[in-house]
Amino acid sequence: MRVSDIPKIRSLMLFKDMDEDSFSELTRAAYVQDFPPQVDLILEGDRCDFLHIMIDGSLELFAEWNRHETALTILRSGATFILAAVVRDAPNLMSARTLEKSRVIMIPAEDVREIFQKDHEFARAVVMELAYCYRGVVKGVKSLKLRTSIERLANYLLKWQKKTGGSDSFTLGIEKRRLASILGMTPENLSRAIKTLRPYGVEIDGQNVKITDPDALKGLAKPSPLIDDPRS
Amino acid sequence: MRVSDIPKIRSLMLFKDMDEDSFSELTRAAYVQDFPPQVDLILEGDRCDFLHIMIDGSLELFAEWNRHETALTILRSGATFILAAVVRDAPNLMSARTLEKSRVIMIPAEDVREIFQKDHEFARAVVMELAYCYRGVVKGVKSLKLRTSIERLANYLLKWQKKTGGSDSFTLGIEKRRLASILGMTPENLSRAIKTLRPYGVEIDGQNVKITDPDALKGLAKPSPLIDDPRS
DNA sequence: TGATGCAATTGATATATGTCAATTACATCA
DNA sequence: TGATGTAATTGACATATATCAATTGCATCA
Repeated sequence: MRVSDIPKIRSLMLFKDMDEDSFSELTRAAYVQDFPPQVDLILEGDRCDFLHIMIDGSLELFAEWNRHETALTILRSGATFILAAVVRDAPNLMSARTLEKSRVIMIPAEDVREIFQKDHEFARAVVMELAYCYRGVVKGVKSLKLRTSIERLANYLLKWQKKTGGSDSFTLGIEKRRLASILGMTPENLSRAIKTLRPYGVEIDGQNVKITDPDALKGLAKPSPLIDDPRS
Repeated sequence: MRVSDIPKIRSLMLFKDMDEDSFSELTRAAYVQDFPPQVDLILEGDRCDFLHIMIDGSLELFAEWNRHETALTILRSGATFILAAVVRDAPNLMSARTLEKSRVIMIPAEDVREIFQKDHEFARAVVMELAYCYRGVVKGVKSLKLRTSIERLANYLLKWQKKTGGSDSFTLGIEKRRLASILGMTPENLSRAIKTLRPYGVEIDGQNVKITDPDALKGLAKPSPLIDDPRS
């Protein structure tokens, strides 16, 4: 663990309110690892004895069934995984693979459980984090079951625009085939969905997105805070 | 709160390991309510100041968007809701409506939070419960994104067969249109999917299901513990 | 017991989405 | 800079799923 990583970790939701003693106990027990892109960090079905925290880079959580694979989400700096499996001492439901060069902190599950018992603020943060993740997945199910793929794409663009600062021009930040998988569609259909959004003021060229008529896009997307607002 | 309800509550996962004092403090603060069928208990978008616990009956959690509605899950005796919204003090992402005459316990959110601070075992149980719910939803997403509607139905039948005791004859226990909604399909398509399963030894007449060739059905369903086992 | 209302089914059709094959665009690297 | 490999796109087509309309089945109750 490098000293320079510590403030970054300390500022994360999961750790920022906890006791100083507990925090240093946790960080003493933690490992830091750097990974190149395209590395599988954890495997669906395996047990996982470490809570993982992304410090830098990005990765995808994905799952397989019957020779098909689907991406469930992209995690970036500051995200934790896989808390639920660690907490329940259960097999991972998802695999994780780095997309970029990534730095990850790994805290032994036992230490997490131990500090959980000692430090109320940490316990509270774990509960908040789990509830946050739960709500995120519920929003995903609502989007999948209630929207067409074009509507999901439209809402994804609006959400990502906001996340990247709100400018009308921004970058996708992810390969299109992964985006397609996250949105629950094929790459071919994503291409076609992007064309379909052109009359709604969406111009996508490679990684560059420009939204020229936000109102038209919102008219199609009908974003709802109960599906699309990550904070709600 | 009736005295006769107390042992039932005490035996639930969320409460069974907690301190006796904390438990009686929680139950003192709790309300019990009986509801007829088809009553909306909580509404998507509202705040919810109570943790709910099903004591008897059944209800569905559902959500709406753009004039469409989808059922997310059916809850039966022993289930809690909506813990994540209570914990985060956030608006409900789902509505809840009774399907049968139901008895529900309501514990004020403040009391839950207070006992959470005092009682380690309860805190641990809350975390376990949240992680359990999270994993349930993740399994649902995997099923939705990786399987066809026929495969989802086949796996539902196998899972429900196991849950009801494993006999080759059992009852569906839910209206077909609700089942269709949960599985992410229309009632019309559920009817057709049921027909499609006939060559795989599935006979459904009204509420009565008979599985005459479990191996054939499993061959189609390809059940996986990482999607279909509620305990995994 | 017949009338009523709603769930379930069925058939016809429309739409959404996936698959396959071919091509183009683009990045990487020798 | 050209060769190579992979992502992205496109078109043709297949399949899955939804929609609409009509009918049937079934439970309820006056």
